Amino acid sequence: MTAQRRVVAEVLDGEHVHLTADEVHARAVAKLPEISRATVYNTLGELVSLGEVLEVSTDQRAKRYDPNAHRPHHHLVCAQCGAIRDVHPVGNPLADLPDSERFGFTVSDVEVTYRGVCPNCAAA
Amino acid sequence: MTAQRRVVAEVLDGEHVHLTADEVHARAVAKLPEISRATVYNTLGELVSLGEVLEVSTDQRAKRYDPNAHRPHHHLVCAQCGAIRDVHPVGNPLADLPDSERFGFTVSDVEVTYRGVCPNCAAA
DNA sequence: ACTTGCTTTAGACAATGTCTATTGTAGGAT
DNA sequence: ATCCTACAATAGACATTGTCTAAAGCAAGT
Repeated sequence: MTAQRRVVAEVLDGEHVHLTADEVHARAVAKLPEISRATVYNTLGELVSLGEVLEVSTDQRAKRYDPNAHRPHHHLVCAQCGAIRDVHPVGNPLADLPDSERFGFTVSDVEVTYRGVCPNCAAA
Repeated sequence: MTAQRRVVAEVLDGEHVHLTADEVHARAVAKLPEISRATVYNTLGELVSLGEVLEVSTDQRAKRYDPNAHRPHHHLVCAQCGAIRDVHPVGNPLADLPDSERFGFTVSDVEVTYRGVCPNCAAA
């Protein structure tokens, strides 16, 4: 555990939002000016491997990092401003995929992304 | 309808797979050598706007283009080789998101991505 | 103090996508 | 038939995001 890794972990802990790698880097630099982009990427990759952080890609731009890795959840995204909320749908989508639709795959995971318009954007 | 647009449409029609923009470009160049990358991107963008083609991003690399836009479906992705199958789960995931989990959003769409290992990769 | 091995750094590189300025082209107006 | 206008296509620069590499730093054990 180096100073750099501690800073990256602090940034993710402190924010309850879904930051991109660059946003994590910007906030990390504010706390530790000499931290490099590569270190942020490396550390984020390690945190993902350790299962401490989830990688989500709700738009096709940058990956976002979700510190809420220990409670399974899905995402609700505003199509206009990109705001992201964690959501917990009822039911288990894995059970909704019949064997006949699995094509011999061993299905282990499912990712659900709801899209819509958030109250802010609807008001504007 | 120009020659370039016809070629892009033909490429998507002829292939039942999920091509990246670059793969579309490569196949288009084979049919019409002087077609440019920008034209392929523009045409794909137009087809998406027209609702003729769906944009899917199952990995965080390139977007893929799915000509099967008129039958709603979701995707099953091999975590190892990236193979993609269209699947049709039973039930409606939109109904699985209670009002209390919508945070005032107007939810209009849901995208479900199943992940697993395909038979080929499981055998290897 | 020296060695060994991991970490960090800076910057080059790669992949994907967008933008701009220029050129081409097609169809109507004269 | 020629010209004008508007849209389309092109080449290439540029932007963003991410990965890789070579060099330097640092820490722990000998």
